[in-house]
Amino acid sequence: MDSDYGMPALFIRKIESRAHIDDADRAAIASLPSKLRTVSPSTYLLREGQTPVRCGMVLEGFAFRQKLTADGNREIVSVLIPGDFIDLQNLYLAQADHDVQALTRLTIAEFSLVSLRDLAHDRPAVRRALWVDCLIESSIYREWLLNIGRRPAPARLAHLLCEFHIRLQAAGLGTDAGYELPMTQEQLGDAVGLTSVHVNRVLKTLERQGLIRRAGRHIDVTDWERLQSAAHFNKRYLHLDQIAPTPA
Amino acid sequence: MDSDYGMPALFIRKIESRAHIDDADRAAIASLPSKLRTVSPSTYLLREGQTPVRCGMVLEGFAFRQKLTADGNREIVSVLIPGDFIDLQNLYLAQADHDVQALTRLTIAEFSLVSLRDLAHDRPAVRRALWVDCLIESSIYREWLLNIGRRPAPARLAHLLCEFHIRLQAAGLGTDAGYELPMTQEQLGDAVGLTSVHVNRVLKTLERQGLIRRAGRHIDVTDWERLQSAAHFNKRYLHLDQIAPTPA
DNA sequence: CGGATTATTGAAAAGCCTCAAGAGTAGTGG
DNA sequence: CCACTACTCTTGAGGCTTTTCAATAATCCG
Repeated sequence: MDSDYGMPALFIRKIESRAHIDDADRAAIASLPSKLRTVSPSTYLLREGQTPVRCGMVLEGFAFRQKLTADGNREIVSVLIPGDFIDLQNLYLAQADHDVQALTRLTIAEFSLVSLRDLAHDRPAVRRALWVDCLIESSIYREWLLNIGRRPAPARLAHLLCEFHIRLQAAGLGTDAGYELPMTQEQLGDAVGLTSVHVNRVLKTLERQGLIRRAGRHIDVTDWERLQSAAHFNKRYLHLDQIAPTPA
Repeated sequence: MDSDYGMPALFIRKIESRAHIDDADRAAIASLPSKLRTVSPSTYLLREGQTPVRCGMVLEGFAFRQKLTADGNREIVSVLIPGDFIDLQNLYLAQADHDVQALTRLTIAEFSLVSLRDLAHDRPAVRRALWVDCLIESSIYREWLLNIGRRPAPARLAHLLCEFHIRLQAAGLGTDAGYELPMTQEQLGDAVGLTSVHVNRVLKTLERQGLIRRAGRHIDVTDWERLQSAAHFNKRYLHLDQIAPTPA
């Protein structure tokens, strides 16, 4: 029921990447009551239609947001990595409009919505960081819309791989050389609006062209330049430079 | 340079639809310095890469957000109707990640980002409403991702038509019977990830099936029930019932 | 080790796109 | 007010990307 482990370190790191905060802000975050929870793959953390009373952050592992059509087709609209908020939108929206599901074995920190609202109310800098986080999420949605709506399958998948590469590096996971991507090809397809069969063929093409190499669920980025240009990837939409680096 | 006309009426109406506010909030909004501007169709209100210093709201007419791929393909990621904020994301993001362009002749109210930030800082209820507005925009992006990623062309277009129907009615424009949709078929295609040729064929099919009738840029919804079911449309994602109706 | 899930591959079909041309519509200037 | 021009809409034909269906191989998990 208290702060330890990845929380509040990851929380503070996330907030610091979104706004300048001071020691009082850090103290307020550190004293935010939180509860660790570990769940197995496929566990639902949130279901469409629910009225949640808690909000969580991914500490270890991966999760994803999904929406389903009435006839059962799935679209994965976000992939959550360590440091990402699971359901910040529930801070002020009464009803969940999508599901969140664990992709891997997952450790999360949970806070009550009330205490998080209080934190946002009392600490303007933290509030701003949370808001910025929501805005960046919006920006990523816009880029995904462009990706799915207007890029052919090879560029679309290459773009997704580029995004993971950058985001995982920014989160301190993965290296220049590559990263773990614990998604099945069916899930990849659901994230970019393709079928798993086509994902398989396109990935093999990217591999044959020497842009990536795959080993199980590990992606080696063998030619970052060409991978980016195949995707027409530009990381601006991730707003990583949102604030100036904190002074020494 | 001051409040008149649609501003602040529309602004207040929007805020009231997102959170409960009191008379002091209303007064603060009313005293927000604003400037009216009217622009012709296709005018850019915001360009990707810019660092904006103002924020606007649509008062009359329509606008849209777009993103372009490096090879020139366009995706329209939002359509803005009267009462919508044009660039609320610039409140806290330094650099624009997309363009906003006038769809029709357009009248907007412009505020300085500084004064809007001050308003958000001083008036918690207004701030909450603005935040909620950002969150609802995110929810719409998620639904569009599902729509473009996983629905076939007829359902996809039907869904877009349903959304406009509901949003325009909520904004007091359009009736049960139908509405003006001042978009070319090419723009519709860019909004749902299809070509204008295919949009044309699909619209004619929807018309032949008796779901809609078209006259120029006017859409008559001749069978709302069947249009919704063709789209598997569920308006939950619009979060229209975000707050309880204001007490009498 | 055995069962289930995931990855891979082929063949055929479907949906959507491209190209192209003609018809309608709207805006502009004389 | 008409004619001209530029869009926009419409339609056809053909092609290409992606899907569907299906079967086998590989991998994961208990």
